Amino acid sequence: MKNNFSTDINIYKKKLNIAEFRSSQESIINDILSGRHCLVIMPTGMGKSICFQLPALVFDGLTVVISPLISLMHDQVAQLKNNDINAAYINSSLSKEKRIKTYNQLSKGDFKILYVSPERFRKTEFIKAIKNRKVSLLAIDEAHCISQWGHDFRPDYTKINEFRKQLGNPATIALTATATLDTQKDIIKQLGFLEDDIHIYNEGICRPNLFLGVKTAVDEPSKNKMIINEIKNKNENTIVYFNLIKNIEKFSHLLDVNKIPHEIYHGKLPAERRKKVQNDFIKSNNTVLLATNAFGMGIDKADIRNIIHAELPASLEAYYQEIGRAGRDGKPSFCNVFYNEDDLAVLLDFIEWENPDKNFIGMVYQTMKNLGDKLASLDYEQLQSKVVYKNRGDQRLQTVLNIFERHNVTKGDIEKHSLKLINTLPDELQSEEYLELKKKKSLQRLYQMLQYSKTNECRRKFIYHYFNAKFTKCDNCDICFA
DNA sequence: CGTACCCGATGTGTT
Repeated sequence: MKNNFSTDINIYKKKLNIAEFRSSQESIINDILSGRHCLVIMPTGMGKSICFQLPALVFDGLTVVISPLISLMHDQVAQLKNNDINAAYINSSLSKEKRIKTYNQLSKGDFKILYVSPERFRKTEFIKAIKNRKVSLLAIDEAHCISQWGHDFRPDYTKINEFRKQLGNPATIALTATATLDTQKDIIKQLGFLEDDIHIYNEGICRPNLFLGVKTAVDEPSKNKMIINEIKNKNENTIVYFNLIKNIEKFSHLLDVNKIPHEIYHGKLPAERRKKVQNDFIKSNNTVLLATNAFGMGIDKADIRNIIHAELPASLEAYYQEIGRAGRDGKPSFCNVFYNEDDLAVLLDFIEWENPDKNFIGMVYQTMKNLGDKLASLDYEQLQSKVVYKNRGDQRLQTVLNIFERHNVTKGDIEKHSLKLINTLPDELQSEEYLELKKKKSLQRLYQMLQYSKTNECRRKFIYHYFNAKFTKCDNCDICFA
């Protein structure tokens, strides 16, 4: 179909090295160019980025891309610059001088595409600079982060509708590879839209070359033996996912004893080390990597053959994201969960700790308020002794302190004796309904993950049903192919 | 207890 944009589209197709459009790309691009907002759910490797990068070149104004990770911004900008496109990012990896220079360039009309994190909108220097620009398009990459991280881990993800207004309500596109109906609704709501305001393109989650399996173990030693056998048998690029860093360390020791070479990756490693492990893994062959969920987004390696979950993941969303990194080359790849019911306890603790109830939050707030200036003189243990009775293993105070900081209720750091109350409690932290619903949803997601591992029916059918995707056939899971 | 952004403050060592 021809329209006003077809000439432009053809010019920029060449510039971005696109031979032919795939699936709904062309339709999405035409929608965006006509000013319609879109939510795009598309499997990895199907060309999501094209959907906002091409319109960005056609529009005369600036395109702002909200991205969750510095490493993703870095990769995408490098790739655009390679194609001679005037793209840039602003984040904490820039030196102060470079940052000021980039703000100036932005302000003066430089750049076609700009990548930032949602936190960038806290900086008045950034707001000042971008107020001088006409923004034609706002793109939210990895939009599931809005729902996955938005509510307290990175609360700025719930303010994107405010940022949109500040940018002058530009055309908006949100993109992700995995979103349940619930997540889709949350994304739309957080962007400040009604369901009718936005066109949903659900391209499915089809990854037919991934074998899906679950192996049940009676206890930890037998589970470890099973996993070691699996690693030895396959001898291919493998990621083994764990829920706890200390479990990675234990298993790493076990692999050492068995003389199985491997690397480890998690968020507590120094940034330099993380970068090196990631680069080495992408370049290498037949490597085994033990990782937490810190390893994942932006990992673009074609031949990961084996994704092992040494512990039950917290949700099918997390699970499908993590196995999505396998078999990008389309060749057969294996995704097995090793299930031991003892692992459930940690997942339930996570949900307890990350969802303190209204009473606990209110009590911590009141305690801090009553302490007044004395608050800064306490250390963590002293404050904890004032709010919990049995404190062994109870992480709720830490969670509340994090939530307070992220919601601007407090400022400073308890360990540095600089903690201060600066604001009253926001509404959502006083709403029992909101807090209970959030916890209930986490429990339901875990329950579905558990159901998946215990189902007697096709695994793929279960996942497709969960994501509201159209199921056709499988023949590539441990139930269909026993 | 696992996910990340932010960057000024503080500390260490060199000319």
